[in-house]
Amino acid sequence: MSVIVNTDSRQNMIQSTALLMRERGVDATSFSEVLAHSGAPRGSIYHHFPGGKAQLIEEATRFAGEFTAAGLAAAMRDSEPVAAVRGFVSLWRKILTRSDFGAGCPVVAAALEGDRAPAVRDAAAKAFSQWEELLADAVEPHAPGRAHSIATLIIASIEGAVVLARAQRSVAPLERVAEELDRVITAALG
Amino acid sequence: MSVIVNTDSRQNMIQSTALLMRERGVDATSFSEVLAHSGAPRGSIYHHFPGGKAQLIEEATRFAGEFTAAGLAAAMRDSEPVAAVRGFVSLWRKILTRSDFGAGCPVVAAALEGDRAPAVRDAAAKAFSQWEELLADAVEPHAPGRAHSIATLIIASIEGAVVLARAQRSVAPLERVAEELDRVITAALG
DNA sequence: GTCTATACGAAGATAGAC
DNA sequence: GTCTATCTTCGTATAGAC
Repeated sequence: MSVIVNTDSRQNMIQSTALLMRERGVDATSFSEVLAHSGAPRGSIYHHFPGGKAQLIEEATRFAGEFTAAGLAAAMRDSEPVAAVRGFVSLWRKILTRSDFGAGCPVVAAALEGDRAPAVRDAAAKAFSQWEELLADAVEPHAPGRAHSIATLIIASIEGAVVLARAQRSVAPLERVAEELDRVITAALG
Repeated sequence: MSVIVNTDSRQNMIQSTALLMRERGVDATSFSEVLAHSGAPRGSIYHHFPGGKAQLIEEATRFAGEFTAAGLAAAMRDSEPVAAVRGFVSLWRKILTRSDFGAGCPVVAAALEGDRAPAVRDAAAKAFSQWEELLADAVEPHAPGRAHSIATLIIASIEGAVVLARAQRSVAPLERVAEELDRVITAALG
């Protein structure tokens, strides 16, 4: 029986991959760049990821999904839905402006470019489901029956707004979406 | 003074490129595939597109943006906003199911992967702006002051829902977003 | 306007030494 | 567990004939 140990190298590679994915996309994230970014030694690629690039991308997608889910869960635990969503938007505003609109969502990148690798696509699908579920659970008590559709609207519109914002190099789309989401959530919970 | 003539070969290549982009993304759309799909002769690539792949992708993005804008304009001209958006959603439902969730939005692909080529990113940005403007103009008479943010919510949430739908291989996210958009638009115009 | 042939680079993957 | 070297494939791009 073997035990997988997350050495520093391995974990660093996964995190670097997630960071590169959100800037360049899946295809353009090469081993060379992952190694340069993570400082990992070349010989460790296929040692840690015998499944090659597909495995690395899959694990990075899962990591990004769970990282975001943890943040969302904390926000939903500490705040009312309206405030939590505002916080989520603020996080995206920071990511966009600090990267000069070079960084987006790694899970979206995985969903689009990982289309040919089922495991990657499924990891993206699971991440989206997790996020929706977290939001739906928080909304459910206030808007029974409509919680799921509101949660989906939140995730979809914010992810879409991030794409628009990157293309237009402006946070304006994100702000406008946030404004409308604020109305929707407030009205539904009122 | 030279005049650019859109020969069949050239236009076919542009349309094929847009179709391939929405399935594979920008990076994975190679000349070989564009040629195979369009039936264009190999020798015509750099004849028609001296700027190489960047130019081809840019023109395909512009084509896709204007094609969609024309459809949106017609819908907004013939129907009330609520019905027009429903029609837009139906179009996406068809694209997703007919392609077995293999096809998404080529403009989104351009926005994400064309990040390194400013001309491509700008073409995507312009497409999104066009669409928003068309929607905002139709909503403006009913909801002055809020038309732009509603228009952005519609575009962003539908584009986001298409990404979610592809990952999860289900139209459910699109349906849920459509349901909420219906409420938002009906309420705003009421 | 279209053809073939080819240059050139980068990518993922593998083998075998240390 | 990490290294170097190499294989193979595929991509864009170019040159020059027809």
